[in-house]
Amino acid sequence: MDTRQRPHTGRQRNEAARQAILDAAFELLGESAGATVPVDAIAARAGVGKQTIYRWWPSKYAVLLEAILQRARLDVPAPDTGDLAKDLREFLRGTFRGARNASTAAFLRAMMGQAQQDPGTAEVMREFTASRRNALRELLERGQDRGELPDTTNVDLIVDQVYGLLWYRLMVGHAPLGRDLAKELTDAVLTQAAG
Amino acid sequence: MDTRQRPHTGRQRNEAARQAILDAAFELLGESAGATVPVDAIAARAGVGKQTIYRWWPSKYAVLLEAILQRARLDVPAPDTGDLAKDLREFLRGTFRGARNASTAAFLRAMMGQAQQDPGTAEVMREFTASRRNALRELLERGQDRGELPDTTNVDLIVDQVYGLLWYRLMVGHAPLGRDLAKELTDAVLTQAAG
DNA sequence: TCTCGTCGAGACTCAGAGTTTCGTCAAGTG
DNA sequence: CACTTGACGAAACTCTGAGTCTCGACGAGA
Repeated sequence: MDTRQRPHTGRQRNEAARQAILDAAFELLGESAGATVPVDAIAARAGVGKQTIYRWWPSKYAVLLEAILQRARLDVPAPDTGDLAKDLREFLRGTFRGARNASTAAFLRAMMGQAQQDPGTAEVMREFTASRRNALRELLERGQDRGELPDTTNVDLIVDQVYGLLWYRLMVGHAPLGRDLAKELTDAVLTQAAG
Repeated sequence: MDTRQRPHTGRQRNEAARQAILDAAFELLGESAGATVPVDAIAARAGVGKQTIYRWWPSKYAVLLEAILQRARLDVPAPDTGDLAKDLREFLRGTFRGARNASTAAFLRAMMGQAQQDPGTAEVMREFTASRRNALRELLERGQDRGELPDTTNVDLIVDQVYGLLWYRLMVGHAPLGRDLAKELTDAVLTQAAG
């Protein structure tokens, strides 16, 4: 018995509209200077009906998440050269460079801010930050497997210290995410981890 | 010539109402589990008209700030025993204990979230976090003066790593601020600083 | 007793998230 | 080509929450 769904008919999803929505969302959030970005504004900038957004994403923040993930994947590849110090420095350099971009920074701040009062966004941000933590954790664990770090090293603690520093400076804004920070933090973390 | 204002006449401010508003705000925020707390709910819980709130505070977040400051005054004194490791561990223990309190945590998260989209709240949070960073920095610098840490130690980096970890876990909620964390973090930080 | 500023209450405006409706357009099927 | 299906842009709509305005009542000082 054939239990498959009836095959798809009718007009198909407009890929250009999808990309236009993601681009508009990212741009507007970058320009927003911390203010709220209405969904109507995203739709207008993308030249799209609001319903086209809600047809494909469950909430505004799901759109924003996809927009940022699309870029984060390109910005910060996880290096694997076989040398922990080199991998770590390069990973942090890419991470901090991404966070120094004004649009990206404004976007991240808005998302994390919203996550503090909207459970849906909070879930989305847990996923996003988890994917970044995993990238860093795997990098460190590769070094651990090669014997560059003791097995006793608390990798999760280090990972949270690194991303904690990043997010803390991003959200409070008391100190910059300077160009030297990747190197300083790499040295600090390796010193700490070496025990 | 007497340029003084006309002396106050009419009914006077109800101190009981003021305290009831602050109490209600704090309680509801603690019970909110991250959801938004409507001003109407605060007014209702306090048995007060909403206008009575807006007569005395410029915004909802001004109320919340005053509510938490009133309580936070007792928390987390900075110890000074002459032993860096002991001082640091005790300071972090007190800090994390405060952040484990559900009401305090919910409040801090809501404030930091609001700071990402409201410049006034952002300024308030910069001051608040600066005062906490100063307390920790002075503690570390006392250790440095006693020769327990090298002069080359980047104290600001350590301070931001510590508060970064705290706020990151607070806001993302992926890992608890456990009771052992103060000790682990003390050891990690001192290892790193001894460099 | 009169005035003035507070009080609780509740109706109101405004903004933004998400829904519903409508007429139109395009891809697959016969 | 004719038909069906589902995506499309547009816009009206509901709902929620922040902050404002107005009201009659009350109380402290003159």
